[in-house]
Amino acid sequence: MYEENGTRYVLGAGTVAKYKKELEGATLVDTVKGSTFVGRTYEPLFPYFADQPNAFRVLGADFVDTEEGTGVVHMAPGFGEDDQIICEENGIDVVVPVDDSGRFTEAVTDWAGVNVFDANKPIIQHLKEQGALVKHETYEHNYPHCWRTDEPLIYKALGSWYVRVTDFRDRMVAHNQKIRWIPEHIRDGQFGKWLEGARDWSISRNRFWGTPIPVWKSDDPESPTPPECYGSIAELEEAFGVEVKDLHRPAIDELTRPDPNVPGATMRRVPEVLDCWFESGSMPFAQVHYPFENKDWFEHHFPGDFIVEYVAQTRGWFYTLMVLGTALFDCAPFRNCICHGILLEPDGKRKLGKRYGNYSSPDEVFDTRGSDALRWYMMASPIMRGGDLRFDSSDAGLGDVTRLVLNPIWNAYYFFTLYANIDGVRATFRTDSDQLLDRYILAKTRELVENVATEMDDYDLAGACAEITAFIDALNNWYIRRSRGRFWGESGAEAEQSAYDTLYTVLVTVCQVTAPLLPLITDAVYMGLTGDDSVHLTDWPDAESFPLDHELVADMDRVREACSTALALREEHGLRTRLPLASLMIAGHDATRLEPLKHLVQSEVNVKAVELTEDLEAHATFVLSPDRRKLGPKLGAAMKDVIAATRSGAWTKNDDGTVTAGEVTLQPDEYELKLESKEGETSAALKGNDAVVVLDVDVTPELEAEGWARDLVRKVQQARKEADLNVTDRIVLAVDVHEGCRAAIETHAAYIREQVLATELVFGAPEDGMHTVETTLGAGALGLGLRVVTSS
RNA sequence: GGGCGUAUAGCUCAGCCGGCUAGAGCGCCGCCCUGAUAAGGCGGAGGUCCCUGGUUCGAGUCCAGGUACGCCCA
Repeated sequence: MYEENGTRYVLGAGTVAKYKKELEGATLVDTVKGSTFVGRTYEPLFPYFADQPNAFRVLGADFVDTEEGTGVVHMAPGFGEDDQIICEENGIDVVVPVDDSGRFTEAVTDWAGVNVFDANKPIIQHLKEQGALVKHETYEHNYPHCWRTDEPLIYKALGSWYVRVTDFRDRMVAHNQKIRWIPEHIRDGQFGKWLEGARDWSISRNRFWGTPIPVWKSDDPESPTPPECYGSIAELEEAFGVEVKDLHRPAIDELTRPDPNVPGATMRRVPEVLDCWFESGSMPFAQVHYPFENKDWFEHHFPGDFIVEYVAQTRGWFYTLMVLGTALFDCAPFRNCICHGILLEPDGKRKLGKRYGNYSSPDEVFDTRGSDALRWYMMASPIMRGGDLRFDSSDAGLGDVTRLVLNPIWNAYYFFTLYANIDGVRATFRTDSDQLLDRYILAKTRELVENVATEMDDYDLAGACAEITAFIDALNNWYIRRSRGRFWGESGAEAEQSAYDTLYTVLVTVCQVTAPLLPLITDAVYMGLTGDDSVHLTDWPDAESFPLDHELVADMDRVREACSTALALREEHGLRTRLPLASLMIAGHDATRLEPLKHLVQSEVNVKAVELTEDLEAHATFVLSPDRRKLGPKLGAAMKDVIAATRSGAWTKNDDGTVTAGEVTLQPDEYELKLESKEGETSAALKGNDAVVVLDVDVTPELEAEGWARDLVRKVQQARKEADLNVTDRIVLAVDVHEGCRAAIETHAAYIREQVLATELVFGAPEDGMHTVETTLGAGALGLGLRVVTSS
């Protein structure tokens, strides 16, 4: 408390420092607790409500910040929730001297009709003139603005209609526990917390557009007639005796009837309309006009299996569904709920939103990238698990989908149609081919159908996407690649037909499995393949109709990996794939099981022979891999020694199947022995460390010669393409090659002629008129010439 | 100010109940292959798992505190 020339200033102790200038001439006369003033009256700054009972007294409240302003704050019960509560507790009535357009009413005589924001300056001026203003400051704080027009809003007390949510809040909390949320934390986090703190829901809005609230009241406020709420058109027609065709304003407001209890008074509809969220929450039943119609349908479709929306709907749609579901049916209105996250600008600074206009039109993305690409991109992204995603429609992410997912599917389809049309083949859907590669891809298709179904049932869409991508890779880069010869009849007509049938069957099934994720491309492929109606009209494929053979799938995938490893070894040693090598050995547990698949490795890696052996010691060294989960709890601190021994190799295998690592003996089920390739050998371990691949890198003159022959074939094929030849054109081939390679070409002349469709292979410079190419072969120059043989 | 999330490679993200040398795709670089060809395959480099402390034989993972960002609320 300060005093200057007989005037006393009272302010919070924490705010004194801010009024240094104003208090310059004043002296501190006393320090008292704020509570000292509680209950004391004061003279209002403005006289308008001076007669209001109980008003203009000092009240205590814990939400006032004693560091802000003067530590004293003015209450306006009609314009703030805290204010209203405190005033109500102290018997002060709510007064609202502001009209619906934000202007002071007649009660505020000096500024009646003035917009409250426009009145700020003159009011400050007025206070100054009265000497009531000590200091004028501007505070910056969050202020509510209209979401649509961005105009500042004011809080103002209004009568409103409520749903008494607090009455059944506990039921909602209980029902929520039974809902499966994606991501899981929403249940007890954002949504659970929101439900626990649920307040009564104001469902009325003071505007023209909207669903009119179906309540009629007497226009005489003293009337004893209770408000009437109508539940159907039939009830309205019965009560008002007229046909009701339009439930909207203004027509509905013309429905009036005399107040039965007060002569001259009229029952009129209340002016409010419903909060539009009330309608969103009514979706489950309102969409089918239940209970007036479709009772049977509703009873079989409620609660819904799943809904999906933006994560912030925890206080919007998810919530209003929950309120009405609980209030009306006492159950959760949906069983599963996917909350997707939001898209952010590429720099992550702001969300993409209507307000900001900071995104390109989806139509534009559809036109440039395709809606399938966009859909897949979203489905495979963290946004489906409630996370945020930085999104740039122009960046590579969407293009990657086209390149890595859409193109491969289309390529497989294109490959099929290209050769099926050339050969005039019609394929049938069948899953019974006995060809090895067919059985592999059919068994893998079965796993695809099962796994995608499991992942989708689990709402793991990103997992389903990954499953499909991996399958397409195996289809294109293994099945088709390794089966190519069969498609042009290298293995006979029967094998050719089963290749077409199998690829057809697999593609049809892939389309069905992928249809929910890529609805357009799968439909195009499906209809192109089958000539049937849309893939979206078919049932989910029956996994059971495909062969079950996990072992074959596992073995084949192991072989694929062995090939990758072998190709890596080739690169490491600078041995191009066209150069045949004598042999490749796969040494590992159960390696001999791969016997039936050997020929595939042979052609993929271009080796003359593939050997399989379980003789591990000869080709690999063992690495001890203790089971840490098992041993950790058992050994405690001794675990460190075991790991050290594992690293240093200080362990021995005992005859009884145990292993001694450092001081510790490990039981057979407490460790695994993994393989590592021996140093100095041209070998490498597979990823699972259960086998090693050993490549014979000894290049004999014979192998080198064959490699040159294949190089030559490749170069001639390239030349054919450059010369725009048809794939079936026969040619005369001139080869002008240095001495180092000539013998090799002679040895393999027949092979070369066959491969490049040459009726004749002549050595020497190309003739005039030939298509010529200057290139190299082996260590020297190569000149090629080719001419189409006139078809006879 | 409160609640709920998120932070891992240049980028976008996986990484379960704590356990092996932290993974994928893209991008970059190199190599290869090609009867799907303005495709395709193989490899390499690239990491302070946001920071600090704690629990533990062992932490990207659990706990506490902090920082930054997002959503929701006030």
